[in-house]
Amino acid sequence: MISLEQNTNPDPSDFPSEIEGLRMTKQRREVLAVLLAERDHPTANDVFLRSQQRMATISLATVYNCLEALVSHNLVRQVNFERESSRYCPNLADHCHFQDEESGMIHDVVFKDGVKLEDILVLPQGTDISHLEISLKGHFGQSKNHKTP
Amino acid sequence: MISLEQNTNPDPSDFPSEIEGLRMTKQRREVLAVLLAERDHPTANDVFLRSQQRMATISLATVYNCLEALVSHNLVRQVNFERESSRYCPNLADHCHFQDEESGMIHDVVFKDGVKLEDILVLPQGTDISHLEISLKGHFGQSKNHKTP
DNA sequence: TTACGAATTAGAATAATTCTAAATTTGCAC
DNA sequence: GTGCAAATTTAGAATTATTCTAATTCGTAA
Repeated sequence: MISLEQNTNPDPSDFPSEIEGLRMTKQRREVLAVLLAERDHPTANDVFLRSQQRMATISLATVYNCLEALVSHNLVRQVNFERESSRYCPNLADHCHFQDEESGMIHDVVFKDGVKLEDILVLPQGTDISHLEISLKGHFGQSKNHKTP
Repeated sequence: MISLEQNTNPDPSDFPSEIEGLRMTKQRREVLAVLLAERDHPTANDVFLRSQQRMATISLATVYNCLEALVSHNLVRQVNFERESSRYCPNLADHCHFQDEESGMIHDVVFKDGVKLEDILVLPQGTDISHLEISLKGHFGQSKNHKTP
């Protein structure tokens, strides 16, 4: 199985023909490759523009279709900030997102050691979280060691 | 100063003429009263429909204007779930939102005792959070004592 | 090779929200 | 109270991200 966590420029043709039960078509490979190549949380339109470089005939509708297929098969995460257009993130590790208000850049942020959000919330018995999203905004301090994984 | 935390049906005319530096016009009072009356996280359109009951001439554009004025003056919070239409919440206490997938209902969820989200995240020095939103989905267990404040 | 279901495509449609410009209301100086 | 400027409201048009539609193309398996 390929690692989807690498940050190197992936060749879409290296992907197997099926991942997580999702048939990897030419377009889906391309969209996934775009997301893995530059982990800057692009919008659907950004992905469309980048995909066009290598695949001139791809359509925006297809990019939306591919993104939705990848998201629903848990190969990619959809990231929302308020009502801005959705962004996409191939980092599957447990993390949340911080948008720096000066640069607009989005940073992945992880939880400390073994902390889970569920542990710090007051939830009634029998609650089952199927999906959660944490979006932060503000000034993101620059650090030598904090990097987008 | 009036308490915006009560759950009783408020009379808009009880609001002072200015709150947090925001001039309380007839329409803004009405919109705020609607939000305080039924704390079910209505959308802008829901608020519009309810406001119309008492103020037949109010327009949807005005409801959007009022909501945005109330939000930017921190009298009300805007709540987002993925790409659904925004909802509005007059609970100003530190809390996040849980949408029950069966009922569609949105519940306010608080943090345990003194826990703050910042404490459990790995953030570079100098980071300053100006805004944060936590949205959860799943099955919300029914409990006798958990109630929307 | 053919056939069939799935995927892609272009363009139209949708829906939430924002914008525009005109009308109304408000608060304030006189 | 009157008049005026600024703020607010309003109806409707415009915008924009996303989804839908229907036709075409593709991929695979017989």
